[in-house]
Amino acid sequence: MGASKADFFTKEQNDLASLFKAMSHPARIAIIQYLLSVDSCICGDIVNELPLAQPTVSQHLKELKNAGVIQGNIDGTAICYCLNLETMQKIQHYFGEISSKLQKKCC
Amino acid sequence: MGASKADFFTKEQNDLASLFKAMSHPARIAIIQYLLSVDSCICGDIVNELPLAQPTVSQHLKELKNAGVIQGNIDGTAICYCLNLETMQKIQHYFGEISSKLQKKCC
DNA sequence: TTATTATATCGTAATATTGCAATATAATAA
DNA sequence: TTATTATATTGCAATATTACGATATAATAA
Repeated sequence: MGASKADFFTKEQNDLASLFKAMSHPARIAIIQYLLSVDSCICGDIVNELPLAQPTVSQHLKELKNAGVIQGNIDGTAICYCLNLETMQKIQHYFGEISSKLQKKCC
Repeated sequence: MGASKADFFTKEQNDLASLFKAMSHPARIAIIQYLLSVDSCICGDIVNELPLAQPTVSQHLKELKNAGVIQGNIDGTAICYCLNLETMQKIQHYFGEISSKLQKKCC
């Protein structure tokens, strides 16, 4: 046996888990924070910002993009990555709902 | 080589990644949603709510507790688990900050 | 055309996660 | 005391993730 019983859970549960999994690695958090720190979205130097090899960074960027955390647009020879505002707002809203429901309870 | 280069990232980056990792499995999302759906926090029947064996559920609960997503209090022979409001609010705030910074940018 | 530059993909070794049977622990009941 | 009930821990097989060298792709420059 081992990993993955995804079929027994709802699509919503699997989708949320995938979204959090995309952000469950410090390198990917670092990418998110870096994209937030630069003024524009033209960011061809993410590789130089991280203590990881170029293929590893490329792989992390792909995971963030697949999960909808970032968006990537081709810009000549470089790729222009930026955070996906809609996804960030969706997560904020999800935890806002949880927080307000929780406040009406015992703990 | 393989997994884990945690030493090269900041404590904040590692802590955030751990928090999201705790929520990166559909079974753990299902636990969060179930804890939210019951009125009180006396929940000795989480095992019956999930399509997983008791040791597996116990392991998932431990991970959620270690990450601060849930709190567990001993209640006689049962354990009383409930969501950690402070953690939920912290996540909401983090993505609120990201969203408002993003809105001042190009994309 | 041949560099050069930037990013992606492949292949694979190291490591981590997942799930559960078996077993242990702890509290209460009989 | 011996059940019974509820939860935790151990050990291990199956699977997934991580990291990167090697290589591929694609755009521009010389």
